[in-house]
Amino acid sequence: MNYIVLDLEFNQAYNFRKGKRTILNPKLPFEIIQIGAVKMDNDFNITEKFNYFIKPQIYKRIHPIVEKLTGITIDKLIGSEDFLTAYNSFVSFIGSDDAVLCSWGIDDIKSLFRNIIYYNCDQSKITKKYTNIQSFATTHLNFEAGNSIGLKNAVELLNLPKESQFHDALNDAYYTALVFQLVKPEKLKPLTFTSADLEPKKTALTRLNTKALMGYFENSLARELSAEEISMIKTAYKFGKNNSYEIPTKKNTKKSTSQD
DNA sequence: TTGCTGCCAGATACAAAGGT
DNA sequence: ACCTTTGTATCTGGCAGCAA
Repeated sequence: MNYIVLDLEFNQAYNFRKGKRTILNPKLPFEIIQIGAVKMDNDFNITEKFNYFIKPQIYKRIHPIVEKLTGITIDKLIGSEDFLTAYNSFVSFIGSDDAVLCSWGIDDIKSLFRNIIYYNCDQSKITKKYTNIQSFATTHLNFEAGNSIGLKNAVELLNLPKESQFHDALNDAYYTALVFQLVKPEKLKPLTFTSADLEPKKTALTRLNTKALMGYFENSLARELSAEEISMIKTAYKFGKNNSYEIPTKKNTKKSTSQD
């Protein structure tokens, strides 16, 4: 079993001309411009590295925040290959042995597959097994509930040497691999990626706007409601919604004899 | 900048049991 | 049969933090 620790750099839409609406491509909000990866063997020894810059096809200017963060300029990418070529190269790097994709957070895995689907690449060539190293780091470092930990923070807390710049795909993949070596669980259970993982979360169900409902009564009574009143209104609303006290009219009483 | 996730407390939905 | 109560499960919006 090999572990492919990967990190991606993305580009995204930016409103370069103020006042004009940014055109977003909902199918691909983040376009990959760099793939960095480190291969580790079954004993977590680093055996190979991978680094590939990609020429963007959708967002052909680099978002200023992305440029500042990553140092990647369009000049650097203009001579690069497209995503499909990069993907095929990445697949060769992964090789034919059993492999798990490992990333910091889940975003990189999702974005990788979004790009694969968008560019009609052959999905069957790449492993669907993946794992999130950030969650192991959160557990290992006893991070407070509700706070997720950044890669740089994890590197610092684990006293790992900071030899190179962050926000470079290969460097970040390397750092992630080093963190992985320290925080790995005793038994790793990789998850399997499916296209359902790209679906937005369940559609919101309708729910009672209690504030608005109580606000109506408070408004009409010009005072605050007591706890008992609030409870009564809630119950009455529920009964009304469920037709709890409805009595069928003669016309609607099916069992009654027709008198027409 | 936009997009995503996880957490929390409180709200809501649901099911089962009890009451009339 | 239907309503009420109770307990539990699930969902929600707001927030913080991270990603590029």
